[in-house]
Amino acid sequence: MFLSKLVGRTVKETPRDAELISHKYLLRGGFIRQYAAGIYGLLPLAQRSIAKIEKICREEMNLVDGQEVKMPCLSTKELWDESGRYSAIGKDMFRLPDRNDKPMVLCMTHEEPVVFFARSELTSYRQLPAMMYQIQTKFRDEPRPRGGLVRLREFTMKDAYSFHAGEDDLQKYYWRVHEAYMRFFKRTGCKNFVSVLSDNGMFGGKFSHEFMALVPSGEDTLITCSRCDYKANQEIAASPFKTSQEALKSLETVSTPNIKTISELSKFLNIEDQQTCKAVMYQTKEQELVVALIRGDLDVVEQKLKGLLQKDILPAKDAVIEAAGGVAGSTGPVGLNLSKCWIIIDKTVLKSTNLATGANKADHHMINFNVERDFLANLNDWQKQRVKTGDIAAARAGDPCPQCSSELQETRGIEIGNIFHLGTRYSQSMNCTYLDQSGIAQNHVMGCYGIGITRLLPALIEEHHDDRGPILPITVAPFDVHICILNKKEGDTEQKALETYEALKKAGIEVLLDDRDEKPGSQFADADLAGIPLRVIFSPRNLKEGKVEFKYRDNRSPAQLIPSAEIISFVKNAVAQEYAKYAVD
RNA sequence: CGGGGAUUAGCGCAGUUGGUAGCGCGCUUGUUUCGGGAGCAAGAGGUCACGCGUUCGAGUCGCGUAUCCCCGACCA
Repeated sequence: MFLSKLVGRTVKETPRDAELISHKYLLRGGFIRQYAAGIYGLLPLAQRSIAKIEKICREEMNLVDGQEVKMPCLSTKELWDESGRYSAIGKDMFRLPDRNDKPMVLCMTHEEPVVFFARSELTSYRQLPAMMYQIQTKFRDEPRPRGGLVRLREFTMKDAYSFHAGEDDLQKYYWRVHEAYMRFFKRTGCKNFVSVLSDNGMFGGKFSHEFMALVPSGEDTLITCSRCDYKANQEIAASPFKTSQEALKSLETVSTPNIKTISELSKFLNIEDQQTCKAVMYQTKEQELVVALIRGDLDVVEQKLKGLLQKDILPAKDAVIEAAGGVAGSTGPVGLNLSKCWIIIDKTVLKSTNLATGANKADHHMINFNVERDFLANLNDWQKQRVKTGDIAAARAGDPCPQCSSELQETRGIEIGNIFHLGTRYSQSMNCTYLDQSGIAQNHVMGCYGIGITRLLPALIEEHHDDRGPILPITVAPFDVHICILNKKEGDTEQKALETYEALKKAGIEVLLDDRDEKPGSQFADADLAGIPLRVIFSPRNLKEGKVEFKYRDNRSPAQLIPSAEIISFVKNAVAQEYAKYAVD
């Protein structure tokens, strides 16, 4: 490819809207352009790079016996009604009427369409296990798209679905895909990534893993152990927390004028935040108050809370708080009207003694509150149904690990893939069965496996860049080699470069040739922005000595001068070595 | 959905007390340059986001709307 003809120009100035490094470089390097919030077009550089990611992905999916299919992006409402997700999903799903005003959706994931396939095609145990995958556009009306290609409303995803006769088979296969994912990410050059336990969210099923590229700009917070292999998304990360217990003192109500927050309360009472019990308030759509009781120094993880409650929650409105007997700034468990609220008690509150908490009376708090003695013991059977206990706290850096008690650490990550145990969540609701050996209809046991193809490119750039631009691994770079010609009009410089270009192309190497009559500085700056890993520079100065310059984009070693007669074989060899770096046995 | 910011040439920006719009980059042509975003000269390029209002006159003042970005909420 001649650079002079490549669509997509570089720009010197950082576009105003770009915050993330990957976003800046993708715009500056002429990889992508924005059409609207969360909607981008891929110019040739990005398209080529993404195509390589897709190719590697297909190879790895085929190795775990995946069969590529293509399902429609458009779907009828009826299909999604079968699983119940048409109403369960909410505004994230694009919905549109067709010409006859029939409700349609743009698929944000394809469990429903794949079950449609499975229930007509996978009807015998003899066909199982089976895995179908596709690489295809997904639509999600994200509340807040951001970060260039990181969070989009229209993006490409590899999604795979496996069908099994039985739980054991699914679990075996689940881990096989886990392995395939490890191989895939290594081959794309992603270095610093981990798989973590994660929340199942709207998928249903029993457990799941997220693959996270560990970069400081990541949206997700991960909790990892400094000693053992514990790794989890903060949404589900657990910790026993450090707790202290002392002899129970008697409950008192004290005046706390103008004290609203935990930090004001602990300061006023001259105690630590962890000697308090705060009431974090949410509500259900049915206007019932949800009071989450948690130790004052900890934060509530709403996913955990939703899981315990089995209901969707919103921030509580004042009227709902008051109706249940809560007093903003002084809400506590004692005295709330349980017919109008749910109480969720975090295990840290159960394990702590003599806490300070709200008294449900303006400007008053209770001290020496012990949840078992002062609250739980006084409930009747009906009231007990309105109270749930469990883990709703966010583990933090420094808290003990749930497996080995060492200190936990916090890291940031971008989710680049995930695998889900789905079980029979969809096969049951959508009546998808096969006949087992005894001729009895059974629901397929399912797993699903996603890779954010579009998102992997920015994740890789977040990981691999310098202050001049991206440094792409050769396996996903838009071209293998970038050739610059300095002073193309002088002598046979251009001729020599073209010969090399043709010879490398003939050898199956992808080359981008800067054939423009640009100053060296401009050529180098643009080459840096293209991120191509290997560079060859032809100049009259070096050709006079019979030499051609070769260098790596990542500057791992000083530029080398290669005899011009050897440059073709030298580059072929360097390309082969570079690819070998990313090979997985 | 809450909070903050923005919208003037392809990109980045300036535009004073209200008087009909400018700079840099990029683009076109010529010329001199040529190893880390060159110099000179000549050009092309604008519905100042949109609507309504105030005014003799609005990029500028008022009201409304839209779009984009950031933080939070949310996120198969």
